[in-house]
Amino acid sequence: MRQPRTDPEVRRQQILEAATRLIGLQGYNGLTIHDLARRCGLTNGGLLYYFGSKEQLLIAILEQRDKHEAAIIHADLEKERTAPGEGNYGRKTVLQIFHAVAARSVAEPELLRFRAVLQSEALNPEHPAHAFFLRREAMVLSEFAKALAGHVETPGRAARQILALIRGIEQQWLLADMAFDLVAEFDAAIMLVLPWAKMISQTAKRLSET
Amino acid sequence: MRQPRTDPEVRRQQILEAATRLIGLQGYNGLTIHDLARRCGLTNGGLLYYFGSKEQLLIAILEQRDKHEAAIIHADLEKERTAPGEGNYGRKTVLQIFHAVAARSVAEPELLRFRAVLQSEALNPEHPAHAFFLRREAMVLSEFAKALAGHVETPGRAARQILALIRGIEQQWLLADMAFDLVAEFDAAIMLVLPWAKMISQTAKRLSET
Amino acid sequence: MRQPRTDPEVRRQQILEAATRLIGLQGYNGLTIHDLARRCGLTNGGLLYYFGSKEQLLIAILEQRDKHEAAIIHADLEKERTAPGEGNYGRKTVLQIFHAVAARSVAEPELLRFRAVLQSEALNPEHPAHAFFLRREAMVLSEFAKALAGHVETPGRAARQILALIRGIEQQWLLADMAFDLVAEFDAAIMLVLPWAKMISQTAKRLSET
Amino acid sequence: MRQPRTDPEVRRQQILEAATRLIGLQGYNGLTIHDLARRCGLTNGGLLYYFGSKEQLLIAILEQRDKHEAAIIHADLEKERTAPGEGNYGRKTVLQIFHAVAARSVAEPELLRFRAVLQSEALNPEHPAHAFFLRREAMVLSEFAKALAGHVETPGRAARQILALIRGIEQQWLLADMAFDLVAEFDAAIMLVLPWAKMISQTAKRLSET
DNA sequence: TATGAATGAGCATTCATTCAT
DNA sequence: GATGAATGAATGCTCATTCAT
Repeated sequence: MRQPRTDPEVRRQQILEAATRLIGLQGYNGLTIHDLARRCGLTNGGLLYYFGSKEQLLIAILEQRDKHEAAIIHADLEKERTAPGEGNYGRKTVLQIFHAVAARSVAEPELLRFRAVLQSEALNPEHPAHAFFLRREAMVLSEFAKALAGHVETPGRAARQILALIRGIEQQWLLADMAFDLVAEFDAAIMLVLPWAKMISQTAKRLSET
Repeated sequence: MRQPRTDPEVRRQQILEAATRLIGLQGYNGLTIHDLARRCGLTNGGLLYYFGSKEQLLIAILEQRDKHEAAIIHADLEKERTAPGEGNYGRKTVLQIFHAVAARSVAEPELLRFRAVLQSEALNPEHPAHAFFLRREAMVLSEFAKALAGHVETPGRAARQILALIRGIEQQWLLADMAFDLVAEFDAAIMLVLPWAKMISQTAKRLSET
Repeated sequence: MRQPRTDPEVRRQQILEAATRLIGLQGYNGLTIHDLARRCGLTNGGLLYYFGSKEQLLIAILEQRDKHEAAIIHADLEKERTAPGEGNYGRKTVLQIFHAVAARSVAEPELLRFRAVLQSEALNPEHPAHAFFLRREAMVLSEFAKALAGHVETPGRAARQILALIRGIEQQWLLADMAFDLVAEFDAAIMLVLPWAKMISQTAKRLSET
Repeated sequence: MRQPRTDPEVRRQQILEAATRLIGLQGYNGLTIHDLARRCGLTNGGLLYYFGSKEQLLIAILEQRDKHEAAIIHADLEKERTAPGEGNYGRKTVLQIFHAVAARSVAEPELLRFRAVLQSEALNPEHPAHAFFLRREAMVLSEFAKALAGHVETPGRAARQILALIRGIEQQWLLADMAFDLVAEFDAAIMLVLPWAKMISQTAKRLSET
């Protein structure tokens, strides 16, 4: 009857992952503690022992993702700098960065779904994740613009366009139940904004065929 | 105390509009019959008299929008046909069609919000609007592709891209609380997909300046 | 299965009375909506339909009692004025006023219990009835002092003493499960504060014996 | 993280005192083990290790107070006997006894609060402290009556009156947030029941002024 | 056409208690 | 001695829905 005492940190992770998946399906408001607890093999109160409240659970998820993703994005950017001092990214690097975003969505569709569903729900200013997504959106746009500097005439607008393409295609992909090749569509789309991408990718293809 | 007996059809419309607005804020699951009824100046039971259930209310909204919008889009397309029999749309016409989509979003931000919020909520296959958005998405993509036929090499992919740009930029616009010029951003974005649009819009500008 | 539709105002009263009785037994915090509802023959939500929340229910009780009792006390005082202009109450009147307080407690022991239990619970500044009892206590002391003016040297202190005797004896009476004659004990006690009361009551007794 | 192993008996005392304070604020039902444990610097289960259950904790408090106070009261009475064999207390002694009761309330307002709050809560026959207060009340009244024997005509009634005055004034004092001089008010009140007290206290004053 | 009383299921949260460690 | 994970029951409250009026 009693739960066989899992390692608390493992259990925490398990809860966070299950919650992420469920929010991706039903949204935060559609998530019920009871349902989540049951799927984690414990009771109502047992789950709340870890997070105190439903809202704190959401915050824990967002914080974890924040850390993870901000780290990844920034690391990618820093790591790929062509030359210190120059302050600009090489064409190939920029391409890889955006490509990586789409690739990650395919690799972890549940995280994509989580973000997509929650972000729309959080359009409501009263939603507990509203502020988070405001901050996040600004950050992403600014990082994108920074990466595009030197490669396009209007980096801010281009950042917007690339983000729109990513999000828009992702949404179609989710609605279509992942029935098309997200990465291929996105790679094709990005060439609209970065025309020189075509040449690079063709070179890459030739190389990989050799 | 009793409601002063409004014309039932007018009242129905009033309810549908209020519901659309509220769903745009809190989603379908976040909407409560009680709240909606109060805002319409009647009671719980009074509102359900008109629609029977919450789900039927949603269906009524969707059906109404279906009729409206399908009509508008199709009419636009048909009306603007350059020549009967040719089966293709002129460049200017195609441009006007897409431009009109963005313009309508700006003119009626509440409808935009309704669609954006509900569509994400409806990613859940159990959501009562899920099937609706599946159908709708397919229809829009196919209409877009039809309009683009003859203007781009891969009309299907281009349709996807344009739709992604529209939805992506709209989403940014809603999150930014409508703080940038949606139509301008979209007009700039469309030129990525339809390069010749640049010339046309420049011509249009020159003409309007004369 | 459905409740046979009682007159709403009657039902409201029924709920208020049942709540008063239960609070007198278990206090406000010990009262559960569920229990109260069951005793009134309806469900959880059905009861809250009338009062919105547990706290509003309490406020409704207090307000009702406020109106009732303030009216009674003030009316008693005004009605018994010996002569307009003089501004003082006669000895017999004063005695009747205090006697009436004790008599009411005996006549309605549930209201007494309600007050006694709730007032102690409300010593906690966070209790929803805390402010009410602060106000009420000040009011009672001031009305008592007003009535005593001209009859004792220090009306303020005498008011405190009489109130203390009332409350103290009431408390003993409740704890002893009403096993002694509250009015007799109180009438005896009041003569401590108002020595001339003895003569008056003896006169009254002689008269009633005739 | 683990508690630095305090002397168990000291810890027990610390818990009892904290519990007394909290019950004085929120009552027994309002007390939560978790809150109490936190304030004592240990956890939920850690606290229950000492007392087994919430109710046993309450019983432990009551027993301790029983021992303490019964001892104090009885000791006072015995100690002050004017002459062995006579069986009566001197006037000054009787006065000192009652005065001491009020003085102790002022010196330890948290104990006063504890008693006041708990006693009202315990009017409920189902309350775990109900029997305790029944016993205690009878004991106090009987001790008071014993002390008053020979000084008043009806010692039982006088005991009731004095107890009522003490409790009533204490209650006012607590509600007024201790904003008046409890001992002064009580000393004044006691002279109502024991008129000769006036002379004695005046003598005492004259003596202390010399 | 509507009102409004009432239901029943469900929700997040609290809490005393248990027990393996 | 004490922690901390977990339970199970309860609590106030919400909400879509029903139905007599």
